[in-house]
Amino acid sequence: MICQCESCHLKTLFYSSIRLDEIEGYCSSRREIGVKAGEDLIKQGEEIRDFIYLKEGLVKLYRKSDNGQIQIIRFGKPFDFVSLLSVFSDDKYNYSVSAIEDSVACVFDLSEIKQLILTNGAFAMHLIEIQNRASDLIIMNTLDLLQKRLYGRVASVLLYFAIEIYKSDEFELPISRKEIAQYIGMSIENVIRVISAFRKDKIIQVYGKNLAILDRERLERMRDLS
Amino acid sequence: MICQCESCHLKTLFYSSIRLDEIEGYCSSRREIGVKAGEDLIKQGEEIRDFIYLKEGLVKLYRKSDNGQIQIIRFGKPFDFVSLLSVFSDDKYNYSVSAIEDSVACVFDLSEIKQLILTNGAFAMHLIEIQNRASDLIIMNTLDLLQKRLYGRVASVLLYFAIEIYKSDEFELPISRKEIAQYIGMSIENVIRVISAFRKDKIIQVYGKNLAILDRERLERMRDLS
DNA sequence: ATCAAAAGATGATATATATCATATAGATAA
DNA sequence: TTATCTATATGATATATATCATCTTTTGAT
Repeated sequence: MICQCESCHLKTLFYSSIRLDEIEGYCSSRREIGVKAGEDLIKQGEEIRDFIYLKEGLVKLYRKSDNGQIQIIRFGKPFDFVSLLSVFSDDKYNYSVSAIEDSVACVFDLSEIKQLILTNGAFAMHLIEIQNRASDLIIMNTLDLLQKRLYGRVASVLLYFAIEIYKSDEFELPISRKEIAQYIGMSIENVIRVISAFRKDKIIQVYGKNLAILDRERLERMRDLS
Repeated sequence: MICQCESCHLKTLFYSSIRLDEIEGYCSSRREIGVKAGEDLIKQGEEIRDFIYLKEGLVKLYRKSDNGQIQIIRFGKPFDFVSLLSVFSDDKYNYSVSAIEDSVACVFDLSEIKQLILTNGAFAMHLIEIQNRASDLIIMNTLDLLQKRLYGRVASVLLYFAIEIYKSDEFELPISRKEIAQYIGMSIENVIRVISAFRKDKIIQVYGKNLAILDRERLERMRDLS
């Protein structure tokens, strides 16, 4: 029987560079893992054996720094590779991945992916491009945060969820103020304060977990200045 | 005539995965470019045609952010690929590279490297590993800076040059206070102040461009706390 | 050698951010 | 339900950082 991945978006990324007779083997190691919100998909320090791709849901990549602080590296949405960092350069994960929303991951044997790289140039090329784009995004994002101040950083995160994740100015904020703080490198109290200030200034509206961006332009100006 | 790259360290990275009959073509597009301190090797916005590797010297990768600020992304030392970021994912450089010290770069046609990826699995695998390691380093570094305060960030930079670049506690600091500021995302004045403070505390000694780390342990503690 | 520009240095002050304290609402477990 | 914990919220204060100003030193150009 031929592979069941017809509906999977991974197909558009990879299948174009894989010959039909390779698809069988390619799918053989593929399995799906469901993780509930709060559960870990990858634990820092674990040995890297898999190549993981997010099919559904939302996850966070984070690490525990030397002094014990939790730092969120980035968020992962469907079609993102959550195991791109370190996968090919290290033997142990130097970050953890946990589900923010209930999620489904596609898991492949890393050894199989490596075999594909060795034997299929087009696949390798494709993977390199995807990897590059992903790394560049993280780097540019983190650099952006580094030169912004508190207000710009918070605005940045809110706009990220509106634009990249939910593609709408109204959404349920999936992360806590604490997680925002861990992502942008500021204190929890100040994150809360800024969100309150945005609310009082009618830039956003908050009711429970729901968040609506009322004045997108002003929020973008807050993000872009300083 | 066979390739002249015997002495080049690139050999150890790449030649192991390249067959002898490929070396000829591999070398055909290779050329060396010398850049004097202060000169640009790559300009942000330029089209990406080359694959560049630093043979000698010291460079900085930097970008101009949306609001016009200059931000240093990382430094490049011999055997670093200075064109790893975006090379395979974009058509234009989104950063510049300029020489801090007089430098020599090895330049290859990107198209030729891409051809190698397509036809040589071992080479592709090797390149992916190198790329991953490089990206991970930048990401972890930038994340580290993001959660550190002024003193920790400055300590971090000084130790970086001591450990990674010069492998000695005494060296000529190759960059200005302004460049340190552009790298760590703090003001020039405060960078100067911190260096003065380190000097007054006998953690470092400064005479002209020369810098000596007198108390490595304390400097490392400064880096690691907060 | 001279001048101009940039880098380094430092003080005074304003602003931004963290920290500590406390309170309330919401979530979770017993 | 009650009790307990966590998240959100806000004020007061301490600390960290930026900004502005001024000065000296170094560097670079002519």
